[in-house]
Amino acid sequence: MDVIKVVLADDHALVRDGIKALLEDQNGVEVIDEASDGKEALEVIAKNKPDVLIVDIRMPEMNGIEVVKEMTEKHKEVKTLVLSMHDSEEYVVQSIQAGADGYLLKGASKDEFLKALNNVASGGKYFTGDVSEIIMNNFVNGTPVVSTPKKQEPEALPFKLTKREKQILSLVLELKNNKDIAEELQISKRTAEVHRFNLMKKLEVSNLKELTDKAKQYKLA
Amino acid sequence: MDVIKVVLADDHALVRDGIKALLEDQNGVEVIDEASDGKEALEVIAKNKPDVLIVDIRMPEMNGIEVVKEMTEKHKEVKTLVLSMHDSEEYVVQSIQAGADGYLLKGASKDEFLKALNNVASGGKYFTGDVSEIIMNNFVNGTPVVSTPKKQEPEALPFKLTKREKQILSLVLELKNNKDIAEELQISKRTAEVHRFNLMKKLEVSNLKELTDKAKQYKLA
DNA sequence: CTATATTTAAGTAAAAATACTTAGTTTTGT
DNA sequence: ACAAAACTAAGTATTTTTACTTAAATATAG
Repeated sequence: MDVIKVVLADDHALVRDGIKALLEDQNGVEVIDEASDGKEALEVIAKNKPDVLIVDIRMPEMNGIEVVKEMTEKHKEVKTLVLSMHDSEEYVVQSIQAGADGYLLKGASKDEFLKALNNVASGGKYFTGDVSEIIMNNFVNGTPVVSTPKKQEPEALPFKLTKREKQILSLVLELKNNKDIAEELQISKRTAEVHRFNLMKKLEVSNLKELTDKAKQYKLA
Repeated sequence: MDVIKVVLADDHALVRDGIKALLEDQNGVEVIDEASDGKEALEVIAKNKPDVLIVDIRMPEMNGIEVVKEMTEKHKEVKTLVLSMHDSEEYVVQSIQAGADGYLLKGASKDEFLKALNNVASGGKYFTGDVSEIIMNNFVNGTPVVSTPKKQEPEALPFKLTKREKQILSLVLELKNNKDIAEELQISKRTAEVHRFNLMKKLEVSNLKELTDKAKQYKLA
């Protein structure tokens, strides 16, 4: 990796400035943008694709864990390093469940910080030793799992699709266009269009992005 | 806990002396005995019940992991802190499976060392951040990566995209339409169209599916 | 068996995307 | 500072898609 492009998300400007100063002191690291709340973080990331998102948990609008979840689900290429004031069990557990690539406490040393950043930037993981006990207690085999083992059932569908529609849906989700779908299913392109139209109407979406999001939400696909 | 009684097990006298010096500099810690191999460690512990056993993995007679296993099985009250030169995956995995309470690399700072020691002495766990990736990969739910996380370099690109084009590409890959892309980037929809058009031409694709396939192939996105 | 649901597909008007071209403005590299 | 590259965006003709509606030909379920 050439230079690690970082986005900082923390609601305290002072904290951001501190981290920024620390990072920009290094070569090989560039803070390309900042955000002071979760929503802003999402926007900033959409525009300016960073390699790593350094994110605080406690933030207005949308907390850091939700931002991490969003990254894991929709932008897996943006690595996430959670930087928290707190080593509370829920925060750590939730961060890991959300798919964070790293977790550091704000009391971390500069060295540890840079080690963690380099690790996650290159596709690795880094969870500070300070939270290792929580990880061991909650995730590691052999020790009683305390945390929410919630594997959720596919959410009940508020709509019903016909067999053909499900078939069309799966092809649509493969990003195939109506012409190709029609060919593949040996039907008229007009028919494919109709199925697609009915599908969109049933799912109450108006474009491909919403469609795929909804499909993901209800674990179709 | 009054004073932490420690036994050191390492086949290098120099290493033992160094750690001993470091520890005895602290109050609240006392090195009550030492051992230079695994068997000796077991004997020493039987006589002189310490609170914590600080143990190296590579030792003659009986390696550190076996000693840890023995402690876990027969002397659960003696906490074990593995101090290894190596962050090899097997060592870490085996130590955890053997029931170690902590794992540190010999490159650890004095602060981290003391933190780890206090943690395990008081019934906690401490695994250095340097081995957190191994823990995550091997034990934590959701990341069942077993081996070879060798990350290959993205295939050389037979085309060059401008910054803006890459930006557009990533939004296109999120399945956003030109209108939304234009809004997000604050440019005219016509401009977004142009970028998208140039993009498709450069990548030699003619629809969204081919585009995403190509992007995946070259690990863009 | 037959009422209901599904699949098929054409028709139509409006909206959007495609496939370019041209061209002014801004950025960048030397 | 100057040329090249990149970004911007309008113009235009052609295709496609969208958003429906209507309606025939199956399927299927009670």
